[in-house]
Amino acid sequence: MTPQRRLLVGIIQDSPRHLDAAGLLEVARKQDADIDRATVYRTIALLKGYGLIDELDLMHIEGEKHYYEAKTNREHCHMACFRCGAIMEYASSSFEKLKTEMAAQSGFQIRVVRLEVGGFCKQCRKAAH
Amino acid sequence: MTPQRRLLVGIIQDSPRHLDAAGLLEVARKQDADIDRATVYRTIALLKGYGLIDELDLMHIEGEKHYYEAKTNREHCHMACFRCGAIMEYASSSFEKLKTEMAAQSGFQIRVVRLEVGGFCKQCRKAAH
DNA sequence: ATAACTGCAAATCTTTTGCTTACAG
DNA sequence: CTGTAAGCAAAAGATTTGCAGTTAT
Repeated sequence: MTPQRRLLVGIIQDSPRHLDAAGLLEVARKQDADIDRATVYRTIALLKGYGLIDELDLMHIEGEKHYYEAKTNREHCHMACFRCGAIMEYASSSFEKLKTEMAAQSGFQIRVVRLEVGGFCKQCRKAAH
Repeated sequence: MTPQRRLLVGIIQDSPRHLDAAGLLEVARKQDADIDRATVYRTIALLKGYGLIDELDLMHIEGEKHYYEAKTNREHCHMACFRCGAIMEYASSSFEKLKTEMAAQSGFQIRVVRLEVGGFCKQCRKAAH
């Protein structure tokens, strides 16, 4: 593991918000001004391949970017508000159960699951006339 | 509704496989050789805005394209095999239930749901050493 | 008529690749 | 040493936009 990779992994793990490749590069450059875009993309591909990070679209609420987060033990999904852009996470045992059920019924060996929802959050729902 | 739009909508509804923008354009050109890429993208944006089609990534199994399908009454998700590229659909009442539960618990007004799974299908699971 | 839609070409944005040099094990 | 990773710059792929002409209502 090289210093750059360590840095990038650390940023993904610690970031309070979901970062896309450009955002990750921007944050990384505060520590290492010479780090290159290509290194960011190559590291993302590597981590994704190892199943260490998950890739999200967040319903493409702001463009066709991909966002990344460190894989956690707790399966969860993301809800994106079309009005205010807020991203909420949601976890429940029903989600885990569905996953198990899908695997059992289809014979599919599940490696990655991505559940994303778009709509209006509680506040925006009220605010929208 | 213009003729081009009618054509594009018809293709999305009838296509047995999921098409991306380029594939949709290709099929459309068999009927109307002059139809342009921009029209395809503009129509997709329109239909998506009206909630008439769903957008899929199919786990980016072949590049960063987006695929489209006409919205159906039956909620379902897609399972993509990393080995053979097969796409399977899966529908169950548990999925519907999860959706209802999410909305109830979070106060979120759900407009679009996207559940995608990546892994290995029954056959490839066996075939893999 | 008026507003919405089209094709065309160019621009934009994100991601990938070839190549040469530099670093890790 | 030997293979893997890095930076750089250029390419590729997907999607969007400005504009001038065309079509639908």
